[in-house]
Amino acid sequence: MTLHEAYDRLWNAYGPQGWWPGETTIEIVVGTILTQNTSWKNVERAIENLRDVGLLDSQRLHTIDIDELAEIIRPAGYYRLKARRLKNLLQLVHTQYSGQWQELFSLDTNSLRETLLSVNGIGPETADSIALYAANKPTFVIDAYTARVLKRHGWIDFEAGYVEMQELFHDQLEQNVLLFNEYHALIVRVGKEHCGTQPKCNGCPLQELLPESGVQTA
DNA sequence: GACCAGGCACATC
DNA sequence: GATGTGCATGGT
Repeated sequence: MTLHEAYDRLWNAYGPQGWWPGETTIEIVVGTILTQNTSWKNVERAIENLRDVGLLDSQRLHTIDIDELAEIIRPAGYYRLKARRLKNLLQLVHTQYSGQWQELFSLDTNSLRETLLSVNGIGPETADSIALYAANKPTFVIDAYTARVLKRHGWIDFEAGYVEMQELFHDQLEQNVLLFNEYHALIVRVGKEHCGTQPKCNGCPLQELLPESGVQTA
C-alpha cells in the first residue's frame, strides 16, 4: 500500500473537495486561525460577519479595536483568544512586511514556516495551512483527522508526532501544492465519515488497505 | 446535558 | 518531557 494508492481511492470515491477556492489571501488567513479546534460551519458565520462590515481587509483588521473584532467573530468560539491571535499575525505583517502578504510569502517554505511559528497563537497546523492554502507552498497539513486516519490504518506508529506524520507525505509524494491541498481535504472527508470517535470502516474507500491486525482505536 | 469540532499556549509535576 | 487545563460557540 502506498499513499498514492490511498489518494487514488479517495479521489475516485469523493472527487475534488474544493477547500478555500478563489478566496482572497486575508480571507484564507483569517479562516486558518478561526477554525482552530472549531467546526467550519461556525467559522463561516464569523467570516460572513466580517464581510458584512467590510473587515475582510488586512489594513482594517490591523487597525480595528481588538474588543470590537472579538464581538464580530464571536460565532467562531474562543473569540477573545482568536481576536488576539489574528492581531498578533497582523502585527507581524504590517510592521515587518509593509502589510504586504506576498512579501511575507516570498520567503522560502522553511523560513515562512518558522516566521509564522514565531507568532503567538500560530502552531504547526495553522502555519502549514497558511503556507499551503494562502502562500501556495508545498507543505502538508496534519490535523486531528489526518493523525486519526494514519494511525487507525496503521500507516504510521501510534506514537508519531506532527513532524513524523508530515515527513511521511513529503517523502512519498511529489511536492505539489494542488496534490497536497486535495489530499489533505480528502483525508478530512474520509475521517469525518469513517474514522470518527467510533470506527465505521464499512464502506470506507480505504477499507481494504487496513492492516491485518484490524482497526486500532484512538 | 454530554460530547464534539479542520489547535495552541501555559502551568505544573 | 509528559500531562492537564483554559479558551467558547453551535450542532447532534
